[in-house]
Amino acid sequence: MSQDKNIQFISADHDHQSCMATAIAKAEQVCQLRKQRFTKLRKRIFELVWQQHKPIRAYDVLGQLQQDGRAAPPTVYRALDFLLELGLIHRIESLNAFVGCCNPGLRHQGQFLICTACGDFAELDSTSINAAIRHSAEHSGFEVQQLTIEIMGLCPNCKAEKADDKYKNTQLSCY
Amino acid sequence: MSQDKNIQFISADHDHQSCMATAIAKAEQVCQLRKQRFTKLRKRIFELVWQQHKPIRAYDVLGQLQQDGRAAPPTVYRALDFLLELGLIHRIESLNAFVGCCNPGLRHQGQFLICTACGDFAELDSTSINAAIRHSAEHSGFEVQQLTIEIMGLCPNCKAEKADDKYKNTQLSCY
DNA sequence: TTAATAATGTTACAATATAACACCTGAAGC
DNA sequence: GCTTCAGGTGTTATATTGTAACATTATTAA
Repeated sequence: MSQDKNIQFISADHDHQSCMATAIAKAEQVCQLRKQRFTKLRKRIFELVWQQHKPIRAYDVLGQLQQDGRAAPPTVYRALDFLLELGLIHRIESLNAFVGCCNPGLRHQGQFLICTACGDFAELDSTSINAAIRHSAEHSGFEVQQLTIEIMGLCPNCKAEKADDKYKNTQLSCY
Repeated sequence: MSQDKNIQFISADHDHQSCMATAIAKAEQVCQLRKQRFTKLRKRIFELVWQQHKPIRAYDVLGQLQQDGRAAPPTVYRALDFLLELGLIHRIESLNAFVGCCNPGLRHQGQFLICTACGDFAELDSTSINAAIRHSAEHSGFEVQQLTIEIMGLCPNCKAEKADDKYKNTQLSCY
């Protein structure tokens, strides 16, 4: 059975502070388990990636980081690589951007739903999608190593708003 | 039923000249149909993308183009954008590279199998993958606009070779 | 404490992509 | 044919994204 029920877009009453605190706690656990150091810098960059619940680009992370003091690109990229390696964040290839992983610890490659209107995203880990892909690929003798699945579109909120806009436009066109 | 049977990796007896000629003919048809001009430049860049049956990066296209004479990045990117727009080529996000589309004309977004060993690729258009994704996404109220599905791994040929290598290594380790 | 290793700082640069404006060309109407 | 004009291309400069290489600092383990 697929885990689609876990899909979560951000909502008005979302407590992002506690959401992020949970993420940091999980990240610390993962690092301990893998005998890796969750240094002050790595933690800071992890926070910056999580901060907005939207994909963030490396140079935006850098910009934020520079508010604390001097910093250069390699500092950011190295930390991002570290976090990627441990599965604590994911990279969105089609945006050259990064998002916090909601389910670190498990080795996995999620699927991403990204709203083109508000930038909010959700991570899936749908077994039915994974199965369909693996079946198709392996059916032709292809050995899957890595999957990139990025789904752009409108999140439920923005979809509703678009419907509203449409209605508004209809009204306007009556003048 | 899925179209997985269409998967095709390049094989030794593949006649790429005729394969490319077919692609050009199809591209010309598509342009006519859409009332767009398949100019000399666009055709040349289309050929360069098709030439290798592997993903090619914009600056490699540029390099090739410069063998014909002076050229600058916008020239290449504009042609690539045009070809993307018409669905004559696809962009591989995880490689910042481009591949020729084997089935232009149909509006579609394929799935790509890309060999990490030899660079060869194949395009799928699996209805089962598409269905699984649309189902998962729309089940949560998400309106899908665009899909990016990139599957990295070993093509059948390289998978076989890897098995050979393994065997060789086993032999070597006996010395 | 000391040596070894891992992490970070710093400079320079490579690779990818676009903005802005000038110029040319080919299609459509006269 | 000629003219006009939109679309296509050339050109320069620059923005954005990502790394190589080496110096320095911090942490771990002996």
